[in-house]
Order: sequence, then structure tokens, then C-alpha cells
Amino acid sequence: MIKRFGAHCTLDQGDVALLARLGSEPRQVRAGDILWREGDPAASLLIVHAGWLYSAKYLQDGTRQLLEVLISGDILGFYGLTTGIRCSEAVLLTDGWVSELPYQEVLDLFASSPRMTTALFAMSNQRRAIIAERLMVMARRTAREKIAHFLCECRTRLLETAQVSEEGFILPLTQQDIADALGMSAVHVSRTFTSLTEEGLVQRKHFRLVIPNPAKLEELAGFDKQYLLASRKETASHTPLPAIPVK
Amino acid sequence: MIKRFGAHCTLDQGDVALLARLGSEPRQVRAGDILWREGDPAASLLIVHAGWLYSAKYLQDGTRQLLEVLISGDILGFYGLTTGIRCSEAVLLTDGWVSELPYQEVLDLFASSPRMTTALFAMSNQRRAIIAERLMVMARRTAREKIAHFLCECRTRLLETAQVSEEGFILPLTQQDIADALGMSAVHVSRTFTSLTEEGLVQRKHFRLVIPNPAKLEELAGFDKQYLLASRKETASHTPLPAIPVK
DNA sequence: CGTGATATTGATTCCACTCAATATGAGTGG
DNA sequence: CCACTCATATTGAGTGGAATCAATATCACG
Repeated sequence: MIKRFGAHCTLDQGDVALLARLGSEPRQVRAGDILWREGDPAASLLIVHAGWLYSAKYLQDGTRQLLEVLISGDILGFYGLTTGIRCSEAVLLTDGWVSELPYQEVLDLFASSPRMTTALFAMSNQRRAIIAERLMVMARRTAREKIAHFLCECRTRLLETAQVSEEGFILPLTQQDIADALGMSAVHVSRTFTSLTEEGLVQRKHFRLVIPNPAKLEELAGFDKQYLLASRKETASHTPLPAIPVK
Repeated sequence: MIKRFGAHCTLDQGDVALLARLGSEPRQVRAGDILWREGDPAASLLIVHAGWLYSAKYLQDGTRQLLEVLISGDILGFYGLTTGIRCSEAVLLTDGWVSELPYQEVLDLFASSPRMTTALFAMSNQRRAIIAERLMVMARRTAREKIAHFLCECRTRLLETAQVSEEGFILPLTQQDIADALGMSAVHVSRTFTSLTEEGLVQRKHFRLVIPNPAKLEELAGFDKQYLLASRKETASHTPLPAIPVK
């Protein structure tokens, strides 16, 4: 967690002490748990310590759109902070651990720590950038490129936060989930995976994904990880972050 | 401007005084002016006092994606605040007036006014919601629905800020612009307008748009203006409802 | 009155959808 | 241990919405 904040701003000792006190004790959650639904009243940010989850909205006809896929280190629920309402459903893809940061504490943070405020803004910005990038991919790319891009994004984000071996990772999404994220039919997701597999670009067995040659897949996807950039780098670089145990 | 902030939070006298001092003198800009390009260094928020503009990114193949269409009262450049870099191009669609709010002043605002900080966060959230809504529309809707939705959104935003007669408004976007915003071909935008016009849902002559029966168009579009909601409407007392996992 | 930007219309192609059937495999209980 | 079930994935056939290519049409403006 603290590591994640550190990626977004320069923290001093006071900030670190502040962070350590923030939020509730993490609690365990299970795959399939629904943290909240669209329209629910919102009272806190949710910090993901472990596990995967997604946020989604539903159209009138019942089809589902996955908006974001979130992993360890991500923070969820920015939207409710200013509206008091959840704008989308949040569902666990795997078991995990989460804690809550009441909005009141966030507001206190605004008052007490401009640096932390900036860090929260940076996270919000980064997530906006991810959605904007998805928009571009969905608007103009083929099915192959969509899927390739999605996989590259997952891989890159995992590499930056958790530790993923270069040799593959668990992607706990069904083909239907991926279809709902990318605006495709599940059938076509299957066909596309088959096609990518035949060309040796990916391997997918159950939920284990291997990307033999990431550079090649990124080229196909037109993937440039620039947009995942956390924040300005010159400030971050001279940050001798104290090694604080991560929850 | 102040009215716009007011939509996002409760301001007291001090805040209003603060706002009045903020930012540079507005300057005039012309249709076609490029305020910045993707990758440019960023040093300030941009406040739109009058005029239309869009932000866009380009894919490798040169195709353009319009990310946002911005009108009087909107604020631009949140992304650069935390990255120091512009994430997209910003181009004027019409003549207009804009002023700048240096990032340093924004950071000062973070330190001095939690309320204003929250208001900025709310604006950022609202814009994220617009992009997310666009994502959903692009993922799952037909061309007719995409265009109908886009028009409903423009109309609603115009009604909320500027004063637009119910009898129509100027939409200063070419069909190519609309195509680039919605991930369609310009040809198909034309066909779709023709189709919508034949059914009496819209009229478009040059850049003047008339929506004879907004409710009907909104029904076709599946448009629910909820997502354009600025922020909590003072109704929200504190209901600290803990999000309990549901199986 | 030409010129360039914008828009319309026709013909054709193709990517991805739908419907439908089948396969694969994990988990469960008799 | 096998049979059953349910979730997930694959494959085939046929369709259709939107893209592309290409040829005008319209109109504002100098």
C-alpha cells in the first residue's frame, strides 16, 4: 500500500506515519462476493490488499460492461467520494483481502496533507487513463488487437505491483468476463484466443496465461505502457522510500 | 465559473473570494487553435469560459479518437497535474475564451481549501463518468444508439450550463468529428443521421441541430442523465453503511 | 464563379454476431 | 470410482451491421 502511494508522490516521515494509521483492518473476501451494487450509498474508499476484482455496469437489456479490472494495490470507490453513490458494481474475481478508508478520513487527508491529496488525484488520473485507453482500443481495433492489448495491460500492471514471473500468470477471468470487458461476444473471444494461440502469441489453459514473447504481442496490440505511468518521474526517483512492511 | 464550482460543493464567502482571485485573465482563442499536443509539458489547468473544444489522441495508424467534447464551464488538464505531461491533444472547435490556473495554485488550493479540493475531485469524477458511459455505449450499442446517445449527452450538458433553447442548438462538430468520437466511419455517421432524420428524431442542417422530441431520442439512446450528475445534492446526510459482502 | 470542406449515396466486402451443437473438465454425491 | 451436473470453452453455419472504396452533391466563402 505505502509502496503504491510512493509511486505517486514523495512522502515524508509524517505522511508515512499518517498512512500507517489510515483505514480499517483488512478483512477477507471471497471470490464472487459483491462488495456493492450500482446505486448503493457509498461511504468509503476500498483498498485492495490482495485478490482481483472488477467493477461493472449493466445496460437496460441486461448486458454487462466490465469497466475496470483491479488488483492488489488498487483503490476503489473514488466516484462515491463526491457523489455518495456507487457508480458501478464491484465483484471479487478471487478470494482476497480488502480494507476500507472512510470518506471522512479522506476529507481529513485533503485538509492535512496536500501531498497525499495529490497522490489520490494521481491514482484517479491513472485510472481515468486506463479507461480512456480502453475506449480507444474498443473504438478502433480488431478483436485480436483488443485481446492482445488487454493481456498486455494486465501483464504490465501485474509486473509493476505484484511479482509475476515472466513465464506467465493467473488471469482469473472467464472468456465471458473478457468479452464483457472488451465489448465482444464470448464466442468470438474464444475464436480469437484460438487464433492467437495458433500463432504462438499466447497460451491459455484454464486461467493460466503464458505470453511467450511479450514484445511481439505488444507490437500486435499497439501497446505502449506510457498511459499506465503513475506520475511524474523526477520527483519519484529521488525518493528513498523507507522499507515499511506492506500489509 | 463560480456557478460551476457551486454545483459541486458548498462554498462559503472565503471560497468565493478565493475563486475570484484564481487564474489568469481570460484570453481569446480561435476555432482550430491547438492548445497543446499529446506529450507536451503541462503546467496549468485550463478553464473554458466560452467556446467548444475537444481532446483527442492518435493511434499509430493516424486515426484519431476524440476523448472529450468540452464546453463553457469545463476544466481541462487534470491529467497533467500529476504527470506534468498532456495526455491528449486539445483543439478548439469554435472561437472561445479560456484562462489558465497554474498547477502551483491548484496545489495551494489543496492546502488551503479542502472544499475546493473536493470540488475539483468531483469534476474529475464527473468527467471520468462521461468517458465510462461512452465506453459502454461504444461497446454494446448500434450506430443509431451511439449517435442518439451522443446528441442527448450534448443537449443535456448544454442545458445544465449554458442556456440552450429547447428548440435546438449549434453542434460545432463535423460528421467526421462525431465519427472519431464514436469510433465510426464518417460515411456511416451520415447514413445514420439520414435514418434518424427520416424518422423525425433529429434535424441537422450544417451545424444546427434540432431534437423535436428529446424524450423519444433518449428512449432510443437508452440515455439516463444520472451519470452527468455533478455531485451529492445536499440530501446525503451521513449514512455510514458498511459494504457487506453478499454471496 | 471556382474551390475546398463537408455530406450523401451506391456497391461491395468482411468482421464479428447469433444460434446451435458439442466438447472439456472440475466438483459433487451416490 | 463412476455418473451426473454445471460452468466453461470450442466449433460450425449463416447473417448482418458497419467498413471501405468510389463517385457525386451541396454549400460557404473568397
